[in-house]
Amino acid sequence: MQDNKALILQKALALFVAKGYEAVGVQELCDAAGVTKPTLYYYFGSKEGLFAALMQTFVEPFFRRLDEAAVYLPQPKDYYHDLQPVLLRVADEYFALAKSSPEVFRLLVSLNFMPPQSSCAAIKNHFQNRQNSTLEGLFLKASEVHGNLRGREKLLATYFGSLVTSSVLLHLNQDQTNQNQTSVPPASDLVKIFMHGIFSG
Amino acid sequence: MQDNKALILQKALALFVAKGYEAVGVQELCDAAGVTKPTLYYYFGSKEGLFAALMQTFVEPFFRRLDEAAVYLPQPKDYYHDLQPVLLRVADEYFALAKSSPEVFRLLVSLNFMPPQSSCAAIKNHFQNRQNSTLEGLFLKASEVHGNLRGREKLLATYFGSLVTSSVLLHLNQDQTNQNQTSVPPASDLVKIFMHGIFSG
DNA sequence: GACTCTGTATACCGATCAGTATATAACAAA
DNA sequence: TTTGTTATATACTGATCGGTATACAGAGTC
Repeated sequence: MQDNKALILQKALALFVAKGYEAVGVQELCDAAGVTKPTLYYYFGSKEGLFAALMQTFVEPFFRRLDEAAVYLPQPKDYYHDLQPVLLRVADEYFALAKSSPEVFRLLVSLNFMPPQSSCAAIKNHFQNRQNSTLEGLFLKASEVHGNLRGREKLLATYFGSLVTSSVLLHLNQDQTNQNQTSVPPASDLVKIFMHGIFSG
Repeated sequence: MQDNKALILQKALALFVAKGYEAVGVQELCDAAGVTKPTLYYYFGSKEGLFAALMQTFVEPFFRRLDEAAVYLPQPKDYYHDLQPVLLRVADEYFALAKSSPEVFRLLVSLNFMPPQSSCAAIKNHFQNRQNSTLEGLFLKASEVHGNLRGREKLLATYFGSLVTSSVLLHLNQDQTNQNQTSVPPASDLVKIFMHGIFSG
């Protein structure tokens, strides 16, 4: 049965997100999936291998969608507003991920927390670089048109990324306690604030 | 000798920041400090107690400085610019912390990403609320003067906090590899971007 | 000197850690 | 039917986990 592989991945996602990689034992993962240890080690080789497979299975597909969304299409006639649509598309991808699979979003966010000497540091770095280069590439393209962004591409990529993350997390934690109202502004307000400041919302 | 207590705190700070709370064993902490386990348990009662003492010793004093810096002084004649000085003072406190004790700053940042069911969740929540209420209180005061901020106080507090954090982290990681140049803009540029958008840098 | 309090060490506890040696059941290919 | 592969379980490894029972050394007090 290949079902067990997917089952382990699914349970591992929930447990790692809830308690953190280091705090979850292999036995605990097996119990949650209803399998024994040799089964887990047969599919993933090690606890670290399981984490890598988790990232590859759930986060990598998101990054591919992000790459598609982060295509910059300059429209020279519309100086200020050609950046806005692509930032909106990118932000929307994060919001969509958080809505469709909040645990995967939290897994992605958890990379930022992972201590530098964690046993999964290599995996963490790989996926962090993946995300950073996508966002930085976007601002590099944009700065060819918007001259006053030049030299700050990496900075702005970081700012935008952390702004989107914190906004989605706020949204997520709020929906958790209060289902009926969505008082956190959607992606478009976020992009407006990022581009034109807090008085523009 | 009370020296041992301070020594344990110091070594625990370094280890927890480098490897994460869960990944560091009590024996490892004792070896680093050159003491035995009963000594550690005599002073802190438990591993969790040590973490709480760590936060109280190193992070709480920073929050007191932050409280002093976050006092909003409205100057009605100068509509837009009375918010800027206080945001700058707040941002400067974070930069100052990161410069004087980078490990403490990283400890503070690690709170943001601690898993919700971590064994230290209670401690984490306490200090997170402490920080959030300071920033939110600042924007609540500001929105009395700046009407178009009203209703977005919590949102803006979160945005500003995450923007400052990511900026300082970028600064920190950069200084780590490249000592002589400071290519990350200081706090004032950060505040400018936050208030007036990315084209204002 | 006896008595107490603070601080530290030896040696241990049961539980859990990540990982594995070995066996075997199911199934496909020969 | 034999052989090989895939997928699973029982039962185990040595190491480490957080935490503690006990003893005892030094200092101050009576």
